[in-house]
Amino acid sequence: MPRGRCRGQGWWHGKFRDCGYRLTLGREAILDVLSKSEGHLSAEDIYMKIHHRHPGVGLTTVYRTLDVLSSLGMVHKLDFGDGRSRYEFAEGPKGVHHHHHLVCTQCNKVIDYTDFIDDEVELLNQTEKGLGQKYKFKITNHLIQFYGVCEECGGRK
Amino acid sequence: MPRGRCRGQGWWHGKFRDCGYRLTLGREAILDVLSKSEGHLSAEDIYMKIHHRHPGVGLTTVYRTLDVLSSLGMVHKLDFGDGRSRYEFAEGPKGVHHHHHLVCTQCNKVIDYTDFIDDEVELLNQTEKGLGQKYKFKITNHLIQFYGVCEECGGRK
DNA sequence: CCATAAATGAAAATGATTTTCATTAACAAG
DNA sequence: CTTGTTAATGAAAATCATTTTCATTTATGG
Repeated sequence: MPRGRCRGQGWWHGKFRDCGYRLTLGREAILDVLSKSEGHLSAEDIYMKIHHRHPGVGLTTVYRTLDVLSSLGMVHKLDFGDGRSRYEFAEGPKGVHHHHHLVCTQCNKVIDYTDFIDDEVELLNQTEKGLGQKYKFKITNHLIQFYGVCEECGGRK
Repeated sequence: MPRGRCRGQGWWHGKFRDCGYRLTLGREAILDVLSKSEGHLSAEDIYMKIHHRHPGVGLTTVYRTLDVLSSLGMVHKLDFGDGRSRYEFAEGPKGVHHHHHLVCTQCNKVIDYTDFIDDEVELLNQTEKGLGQKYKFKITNHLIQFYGVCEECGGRK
């Protein structure tokens, strides 16, 4: 099925080159892991997942690449309070798979939820527009997280 | 004007003792700075502000106290992406002064906004309730931030 | 005033992220 | 396909915010 406009060894190629970046093996591997993983990976998680196939790619490169991806808006950098940054692939253009996070403050478990997302996104868009105008910001992104205590952690009262 | 139910050297006393914590000079000083400051202070900011009057209070204590306050819900720990945590006094019970943040991803400037807050808070409350039930979370807090490029940073195109 | 456990400071440890710098590799041009 | 330019890289060292250790101090109940 060679259908679809983003096939082959990465539709990233274009995006990268347009911004003056080179597409290297390491970067491709990182992008690959990110796009296929569910979770919220730390730099080291990514490093480990890649290390099998690409022992040559170092942790430093992972960090550097995540920085680039982050600044390109292809990846979201998240903080769930466990002392390390987590990275998540920024999904397709139309908010496909758009979700937010529910974080347990005791065990740091994170649940991705999509419930009520439509209302949230609508409000967000409005707010975004309003804030953008009022404060002359070019808004590119938002973050919503809920914090609480999950069932297990709450159990042991 | 000795009016109001939270006067004197801190209505914190009660909250602390109820949880088995002792109210010390250092803690009081930290709470004092936090409750009077506008901004989003880092641990070191707080340490410096206190150091004038209380040279005895060390940075370690600041960190430890912020941890306690955070777990008591009296302070919110925030991450604006500049590599250090920021702390903000959690205002009164009824959402007084409730606000969210608009963060410039280039210069890390943070704007507190209260626009649209009512709608946001209402949606948030509903979502909170819904999520809490569905995922069996006891939700205690939420975080909303918008990211973008501020006027100055965007100016130099 | 005393006893006890919490709180503290100073210094050392930790650990994620960044920087340095010499080397390698991507890619445009010929 | 070869080559030159310059971005990208790895390894090791450096940073730097935060945490831990441990001996000492202090708040608070009795």
